[in-house]
Formats: sequence, C-alpha cells, structure tokens
Amino acid sequence: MSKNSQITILKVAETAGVSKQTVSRVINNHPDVADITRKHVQKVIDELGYHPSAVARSLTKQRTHTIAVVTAGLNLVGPSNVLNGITLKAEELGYALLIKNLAGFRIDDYQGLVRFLNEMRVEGVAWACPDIQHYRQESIEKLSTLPTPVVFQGSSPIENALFVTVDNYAGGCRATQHLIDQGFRNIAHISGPLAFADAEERKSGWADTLLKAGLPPSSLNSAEGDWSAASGATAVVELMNTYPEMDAIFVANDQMAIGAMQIIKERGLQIPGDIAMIGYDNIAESAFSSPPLTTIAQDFELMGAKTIELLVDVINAQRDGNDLSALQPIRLPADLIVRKSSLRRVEVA
Amino acid sequence: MSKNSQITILKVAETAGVSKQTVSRVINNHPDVADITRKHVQKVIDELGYHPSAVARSLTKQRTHTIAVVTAGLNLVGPSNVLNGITLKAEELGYALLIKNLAGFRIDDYQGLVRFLNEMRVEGVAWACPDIQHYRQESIEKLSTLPTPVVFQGSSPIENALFVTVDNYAGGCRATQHLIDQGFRNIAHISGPLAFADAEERKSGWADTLLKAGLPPSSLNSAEGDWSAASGATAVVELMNTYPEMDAIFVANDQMAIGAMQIIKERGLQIPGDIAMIGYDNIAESAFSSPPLTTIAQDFELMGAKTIELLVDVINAQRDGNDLSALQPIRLPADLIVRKSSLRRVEVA
DNA sequence: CTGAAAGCGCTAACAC
DNA sequence: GTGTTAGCGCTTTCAG
Repeated sequence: MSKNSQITILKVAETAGVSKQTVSRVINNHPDVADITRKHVQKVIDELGYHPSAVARSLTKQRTHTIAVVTAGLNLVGPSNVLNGITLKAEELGYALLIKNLAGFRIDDYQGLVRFLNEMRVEGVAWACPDIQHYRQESIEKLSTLPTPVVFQGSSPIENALFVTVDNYAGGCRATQHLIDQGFRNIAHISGPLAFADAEERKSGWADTLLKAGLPPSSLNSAEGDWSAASGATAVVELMNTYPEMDAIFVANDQMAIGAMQIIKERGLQIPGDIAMIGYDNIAESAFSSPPLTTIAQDFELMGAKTIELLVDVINAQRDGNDLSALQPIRLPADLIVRKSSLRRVEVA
Repeated sequence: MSKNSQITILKVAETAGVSKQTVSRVINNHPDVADITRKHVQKVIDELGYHPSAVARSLTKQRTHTIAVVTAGLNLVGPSNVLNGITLKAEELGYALLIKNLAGFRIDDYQGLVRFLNEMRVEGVAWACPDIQHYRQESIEKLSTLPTPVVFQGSSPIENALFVTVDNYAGGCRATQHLIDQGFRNIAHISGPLAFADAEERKSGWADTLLKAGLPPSSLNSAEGDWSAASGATAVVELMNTYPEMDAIFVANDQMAIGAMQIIKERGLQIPGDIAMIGYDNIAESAFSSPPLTTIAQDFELMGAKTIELLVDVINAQRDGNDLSALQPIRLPADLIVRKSSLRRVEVA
C-alpha cells in the first residue's frame, strides 16, 4: 500500500535541489531547461513516484479539460452505444469525461444537476439522453444558464441549440414506404413509448406515409410498447384483435419486433407470408431472428463521436473568440436494411 | 450566453460587504452565522449566480469526491448494465464519476491510464472490464502502485485484491447439469472467446460437469464464438459437422444461442426436440426467442452497485484508519431460469 | 458571530 | 537556463 499524502512539486524541487519552476518546466516539457537538469529532475520524479495534481493545475490554468456526459437508459441499445462513441472520442481528444446517468429518464433535480456541472467546472456538456417529450425543452432552458456549451442529441433540430440528430421521422417514412413498395396495404405500427420523441417521430413518419399513399392510419392499427421484447409481444396481440386485416407491421425497435414475431409464429402465422415485419435500430440479433428482420440502421457510436467532436469544436471556438455560427448541426442518416421479414408476398397466379 | 470568468467567493464577499469566510460559512451551512447575514449573503449568491469551485475546494480539502470507472465493451449487455448500476450507486453515495472506456478491451497504455488516475486524484477505481486472460493479473500489478483503492470485478477471486464476482464456473456447471437432468447425454458447448476469463470458466464448468457424469468432453464437441449472434451461428454449423450425435448445447451467452437457434431451425430441426439449448445472461430477448431460451441469469446492475458500495467502504475505512480486513469480497449468484428450449425430450414408449 | 492570515499545489510573469 | 514573486478560489486556523 502506498503512503498517505501525495508528493508535491515542492518536495521534488527540494530533493532535486532546484526550484519548483524548474520542475514545472520539466513536467510540461518546456524547452528552456538544460539537458542535465532535465534528466536529473526526471530521475527524481520517477524515484519519488511524483504525479502532478490535475486539481492544482486546473485551478491555476482555469481549465479542467473535462466534459460531462448526461445519459439515461444505459440498459438500452441506443444510449449505451452512443456512450461508447462518446467515451472513445473524448479520450482521443484529450478530455476527461464525467458521467451523470439519470435514473428513469427523469430529472427530478435539475437544480442539483446544473449545480454539479457548474461546480465541477466542466468545459462542456454532452446531453445524450433520449428525448422525452416535455422534458427536452425544459432541459434546454435550465441548461442555458451554464457558462459552458451543451450539445444535445436527439431526433429533431432544436432552436438555438447545438445538436446532433438522426432523422427519426424520415426513418419512419422510409420503413413504411418500404412495406408499401413491397405490396403491403394494411400496415400496422407498434410504437415505442410516445413520451419519447424518437418514438413519436417514427410514428409520425408511419402515419404521414400511409396518408400520402391513401392508406389512412387509425387508432386501431397502432399500439404502444415500451421498447422491450415483452411489450412488443403484448402489442401485437392487441393489434391482432383490433386490426385483423393487418398484413405488415412497422415496429419502432428491433427488440419489440422480435417479441412480436415470437407471438405471430406461435399463432401459426408466417412471416412475411401472413404478416411482414420491419424493425428499427439494426441490433446484432435482428440479423438472426427467424426470419431475419428488415430494419432501419443508425450508427449510434458515430452519433456519440460526432457529439463530442462538435462540442469540442464549440469549446475551442468559444475560447478563441471565433464565430460559432460556422458550426453546423450534424445530421446522421437512417439506412434501410432489407432482410427476409419484409419480402414482397408471392403473387397468386 | 453567460459571461466569461466565473464569479468567485471574493466577489460575493465584496458585494455582500462581508469577508470570504462568512460566505464560505454560508455555502457550507456552517451554523455560526447570524440569520440576517446568512440571508443577505444567500441573496447575493443567488443574484450573482455564484457556484463555488469544486476544483479549488478539492485543492484545499485534499479530497475530490471523485471515483473512476474503467470499462470496456459498452456495446455488450454485461458491461453496459454493470455501468448502469455503477453510475446510479455513485450518484447515490455522492461521488462524481470519471469514466475511462478501453477500446477493444486492451490496454495499450497502462502507464497513461495510471498517470491519469493519479493526476486526477480520484479516490478510488472501479475496474469494470471483462477479465481478459493474461491482462487481469497485469492490471492488478500495474494498478497496485495507485495510492487509492481499486475494486476489481470478475469471475474468480483475486489474491490480495478487492473484488466483486459472480461464479461463472458454478454457472457453467449448473447449466450443464440441468441438461443432464433433463435427459440429454450428448451435450456440446459454444464458448465465448476463451481469452475472456468469463468464457473460460463457463467452459470449465461444462467440461467438469460432463466428466463427473461420465460424459467426457472432447475438442469435437465444443466451438468458440465471439459473443455475437453471428458467431453463434457459425459455431453451431461447425458442431453439426464435428459432433452429429449432439442432442443439446450449452451456449456461453444468449446472443450466440439465438444465432445458433436460427441455424438449427433453418435446417428443419426442432428445439428442444432434436437439439436442446441453454444460454447465459438472461437478456430480455431470450424470453422471446422461439422457443423461449433457458438461461443463467446474473444481475449486472447489482454487480455494479455492489462494486461501488465496496469501493466506498474501503475509501472510508482507509481514511478513518479502520481495519480493511473486515471487508468481505462480494459474490453474486448465477440463477438458472428454465424455459422451453431445454425441456426434457419426450420419452419414447 | 465575524474577519485576517496562511496555505492547498501548481503556473505565469518577470527577474537574474 | 533558472529562480522569485504572485496569484488561481477556496478552507483552516486563530484572533477578536
């Protein structure tokens, strides 16, 4: 076990017989140090196991090189993969990362959160929570008092805020149009919890696309799940009752789709023969469901990386007094991945 | 946009017409302040939007109230759920959490990591990476130079180190024994990457249980995957060739099991009729595969929470000079969850 | 109850 | 090249 108090720069200076300043120059690779001095000091540093204090350094330099990420729902595929991208990019760009995970997607204590971010003197905030309706706008307002930039992540662009977004609405349209193109006409939808903006927008894409094709949606051909496979199973049972003519389902995520497919098969129905399916997210398992699941893919990790890139750009621009307006919001694509679950029904001769 | 430099305690003191100490007493809820003074100062604080600097405070108090978590593979179910538990418990106990995510499970730069942890003056480290063979021991050694406690997570107990563990070996035994109990005799295994201690130990449990039952394992009845559904599919194809008499498979995680089941069904075989299956992890989807997958459950979130609890206990004990030996390593159970995929074959009359 | 002085570990800005 | 002097923003001690 190592000893109690840390070794300070003064201790190093004394045992090396130089001033603190010289030690400082050595640890910062300052050029104006004689080679012999540098080597000697370095030796003392190594022997003593000295590590400069980032705390003290932050205080003098007025810079923490730390950013905070606010997440929620790390058990979900999206948030955890986004976080993966965030951590790796932050590391790459030389920022320490403070993580704040919201239990249950709710912020019961905005004031506490804002206080924390302020007191820690983070240089920026990556807001990587799923957008919950009613909360998003509030978040933006509450966080606007921060002296530090915040990059939001989410479905739709946000007025006067920096953001990285994937177009969930477009994804919903694309998924639905794909089913229409494949010849299906009675297309149901299993949404995520509609409090989630992601879920709401995917559903809007579905509804609008149906309308445009002259296939009006109704309350009878959609059901709401909670992203879990179990809820997908429950929802599909509901739809089979309310909308028996259903020949295809656009499900708002792959996990619910997998849950729904299980029920459909248990009832002896064929996929896509009787009911076609398309999911969302392209989780690894969806390529191995039976049948393999058509889906919409988003690159969560890239989303995380882009969030940090933008944030760091803003931090730098702000410090250098550059123009922020040059920084464009970032939009990532939602790609259609066609597998067997949505293939066109065989035409009857 | 807020202004540049933060408001300091001095600024507050001046505009309130008191000394810094008085302000300090107010923000720390020190009792020895006149009520009128306190209210006045608090008002100034609110008006100015003052937030005390955790950096400065850390410097004087020699305490950061920060712990670091080292993770890897956040895209995997286990690590992301463990992290979820870690973040929530750290929050609950009043610690800020610095996250360091290793790309590709490897530590290319131990020195850099140790330097980071030292310089940030974290008060403890939660080592929440999957244990990779050969690396674990190295990690323990390298991190032993830290002046701060480290709690490791992993399969097997670690000599002279604090740890939280689930018994993967016992889980492997349990899964295999279940298949034997159900009447299967030709039990294959699809392992995770054997570089992972988790994978290795589950496999050992399988092998030892077979041996004990007089059903010796061989190189022909096991195959190695990489935890992904795709690799499970590949592995099962291999097994069907090398071990055609196979009537059951213990798969080291649910995702590979799902990939394998897909192939088995494609070949027109029944589960569990022709081949029974048991997975590991109890991911949400496994209850909704066809058929529902028998599996071994571990509570990842609890594991994360326990890791932080133990770590904080150690931090406190160490600071208070208490005896550390009273702190027990923590072991979490691996529970068998029986579903249809492993049900006893119907006896032929 | 309140304030003045000293110091946490480091770096910036000047001397020499 | 190297050392000295002042802080960075806060808390701790000790006076009053």
